[in-house]
Amino acid sequence: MNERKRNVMEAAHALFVEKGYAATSIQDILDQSGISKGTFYNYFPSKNELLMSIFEKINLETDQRRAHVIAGRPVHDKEAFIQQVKVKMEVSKENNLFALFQGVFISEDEELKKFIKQHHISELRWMQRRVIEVYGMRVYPYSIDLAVMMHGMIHHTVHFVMAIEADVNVDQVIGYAMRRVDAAIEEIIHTNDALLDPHVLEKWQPEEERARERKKSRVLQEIGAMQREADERSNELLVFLQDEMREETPRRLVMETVAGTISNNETLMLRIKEFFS
Amino acid sequence: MNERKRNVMEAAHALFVEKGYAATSIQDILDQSGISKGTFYNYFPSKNELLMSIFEKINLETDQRRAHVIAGRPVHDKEAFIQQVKVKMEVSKENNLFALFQGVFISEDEELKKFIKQHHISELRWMQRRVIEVYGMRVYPYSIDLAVMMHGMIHHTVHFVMAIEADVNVDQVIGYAMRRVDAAIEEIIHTNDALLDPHVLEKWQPEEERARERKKSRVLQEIGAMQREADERSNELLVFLQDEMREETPRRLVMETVAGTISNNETLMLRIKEFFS
DNA sequence: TACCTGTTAGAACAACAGTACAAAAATTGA
DNA sequence: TCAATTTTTGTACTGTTGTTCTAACAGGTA
Repeated sequence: MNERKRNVMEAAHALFVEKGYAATSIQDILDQSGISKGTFYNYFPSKNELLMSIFEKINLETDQRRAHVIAGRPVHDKEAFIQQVKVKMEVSKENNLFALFQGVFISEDEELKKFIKQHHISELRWMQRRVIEVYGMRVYPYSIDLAVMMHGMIHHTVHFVMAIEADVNVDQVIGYAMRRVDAAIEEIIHTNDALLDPHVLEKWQPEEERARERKKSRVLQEIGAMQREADERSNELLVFLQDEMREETPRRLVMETVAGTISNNETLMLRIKEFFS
Repeated sequence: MNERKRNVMEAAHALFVEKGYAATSIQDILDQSGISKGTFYNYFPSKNELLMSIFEKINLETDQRRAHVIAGRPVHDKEAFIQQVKVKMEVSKENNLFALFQGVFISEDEELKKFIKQHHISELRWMQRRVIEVYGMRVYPYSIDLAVMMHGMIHHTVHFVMAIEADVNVDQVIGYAMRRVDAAIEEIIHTNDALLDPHVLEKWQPEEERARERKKSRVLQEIGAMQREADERSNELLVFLQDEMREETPRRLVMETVAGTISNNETLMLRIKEFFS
């Protein structure tokens, strides 16, 4: 991306955080970043599109920070999960997202609304996946309920705490919510109390992303199957492949090279190639 | 209120529900209600003030419907509580408040923001009070946590269910949340796990309202004390006074007359007079 | 009728997002 | 180096918005 364009985005971002979206006029952004109107509309089709670009940048940063947190730790590490949730709240706070996200809804811009909705859904999807990873497959039938419940509790409480300026920090809120979920899980499983179908989010995901996740899960499944009958050396390599697979952008060459040295690797190689195709 | 003015409010309300706040221009409202701009600004100082008037009307209706639900039932009646919560969600749905409330935040209008915040706080205050009434004083130290948790869970889930168009109704969501709260209460009390100070909301309430609630609670306390040593006739009258006290606008004359016929009524009469003073 | 008062209609205004376009500047490529 | 191309700029313009201004109007009173 253009240096100049990034500059405009940063200036706009700062203004949005400081004054809010609606209160920031395009002229403000022009003054702040020292470009002309023509250039602005050369970079961004509209003010809304600019906002979306900023959101995307923030979301990317969130994903990276989350990936960094989990790196080298097992997926069921609860502490890692807590820290990942915290990342989201920190980013939201830093960027004044509570106000910004809200702000979008009035705009009545269909594109923007859809964008936010999609983001919300993918966040819940993430949480659902992580809940299953942390608590195991036995929570699967209740995973979307737990994800929505947790997301609702944390966001709502943090929002509330900020509004009334209570002397409580994000860690405490997340800790509280985690303890509630921990206890609720036993009770929910015991009474088999499910509200929503855990597949309900799938049809709201973009087809492309779904396909990618399907392929990814096939690779991981194959790795899991191989681990059961692998010697020590192969196992270490398989664990590496597993970790690499969970990175933001798994490196194709590295994976194929490593996979190539494992015996009986035909299916695995096929799955990897499928994934990168 | 002026017939014509009510008409304008209704037209605007319908348009806001249908198209959203921002997407409804004042011109739309003028066309719909057949008045001129001058008249509009004679009735309402601004578009925001009009929105606030509509909110106020909706909130009043909510309060009334809630009062109607509880009428003649004991405060600890859990089913009544559930129905009252449902009232709120129904009203929100009917009036598209999820979108409308969101819409307010971008407006960057300080007055409007404060108004919504105040409403949110008073809703939580209501929920806190009701939680204590339903579950008893033993949940008092955790009452604001429970209120925020419940509010967050229900609103978030309903919002989510609507967004993804899941086949789940409000009753199911509220039922689910209630079961979670029921179980959480035992666990929270057992582990003495509190997050927020139950007094935290008080300083955000308008002083006037706080005083009124204090006085009201004194009357109800006195009624409760008297009930313990009352004969059957007095008890029936006390129950009536209790119900009347919980109405939107308790009738002074009726209450004083009834209270006057109960023996040892000096303190009660004093509290009633204080309340109406 | 003449006067006053509050209501009404609609033109006028200012701020805004976005468009159009010609001139100037910067970049590219031979 | 220099011409071709792309990017940037400045400015004027459009159309819409919420809000204000002002003059006409209606209805009651002296």
